[in-house]
Amino acid sequence: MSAEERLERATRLCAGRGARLTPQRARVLRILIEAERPLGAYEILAEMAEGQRALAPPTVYRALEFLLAQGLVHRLETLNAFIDCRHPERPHPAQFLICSACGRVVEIDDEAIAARLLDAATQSGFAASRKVVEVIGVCEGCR
Amino acid sequence: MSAEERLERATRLCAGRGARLTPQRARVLRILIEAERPLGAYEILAEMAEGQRALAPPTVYRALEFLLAQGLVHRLETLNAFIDCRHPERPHPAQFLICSACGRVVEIDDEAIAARLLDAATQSGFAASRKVVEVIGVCEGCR
DNA sequence: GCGCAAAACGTTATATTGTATCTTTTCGTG
DNA sequence: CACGAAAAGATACAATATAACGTTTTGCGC
Repeated sequence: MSAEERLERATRLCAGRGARLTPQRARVLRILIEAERPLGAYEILAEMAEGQRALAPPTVYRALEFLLAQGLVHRLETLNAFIDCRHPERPHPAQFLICSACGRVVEIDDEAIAARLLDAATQSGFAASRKVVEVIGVCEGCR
Repeated sequence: MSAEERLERATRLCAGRGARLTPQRARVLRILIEAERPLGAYEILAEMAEGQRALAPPTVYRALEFLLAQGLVHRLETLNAFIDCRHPERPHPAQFLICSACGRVVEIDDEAIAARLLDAATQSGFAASRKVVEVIGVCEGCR
């Protein structure tokens, strides 16, 4: 799926929800989509500054906040970075494989893991709201 | 298990490994053990400053680096905080349930989740080295 | 179209978390 | 005790994130 197609899908999704994917927000999303790797907020900020007057951090953080709420991007806690989501249509367990060699990230969506984790949390009396699962390792290509 | 007992256990473990649990490192560990909740590096720093001349951040970060390497503490990625480990004797999958209401953290060690996750990573060609699993939710007491 | 309220955005300043680098001290070993 | 390695001290700074506040834009009911 091309960058354009993904942007269009995002536009459609937001329209259907009455959420406003403003040009600024779309720009942040485009940068993430085209990067094909996780970007830090300040990397995004630097990208956005290209050929324009510089923006301030809150601009990017606010756009990210919106995109996260819409499920269009994910936050990688171990990297303090953000990556666009490959299947934003429906809720899904977002689990990440992070290659410490090349920096690429693969999103997997293993329902079994999510279910087992939810189960374990419930058994401990926890009402789970967010699940963070990130595996650091070395990808096939880097070995 | 009391704070003293846990400190003694840590001392024993380090001695057995030829690792030096210096007074400074033991102090950081004690602070974490007595806190009974995750602490940020700068919170630890503040604790250590009590009644002494202030220390610099690298002091704490270096002690934490050692304690992490020894498996005596864990790092909570979603909180940027640290917590002492309850079973540092042997390697174990460290999964955390984090209560967003009271801030308490429960460490569970579900081998099934770890195995399933390792399996999923392997299937994607990943050689996993570290697994981060954190569930944010509300604990029994807070509901 | 007009006026209004909410949402989005701009701007400045600052808080929080984490490192690089160099020097000094401590500790175990020969 | 002398030596080398490990640890700790000290200074400065980098990277990440948010608070606070004012301005502009937008959607909406009239």
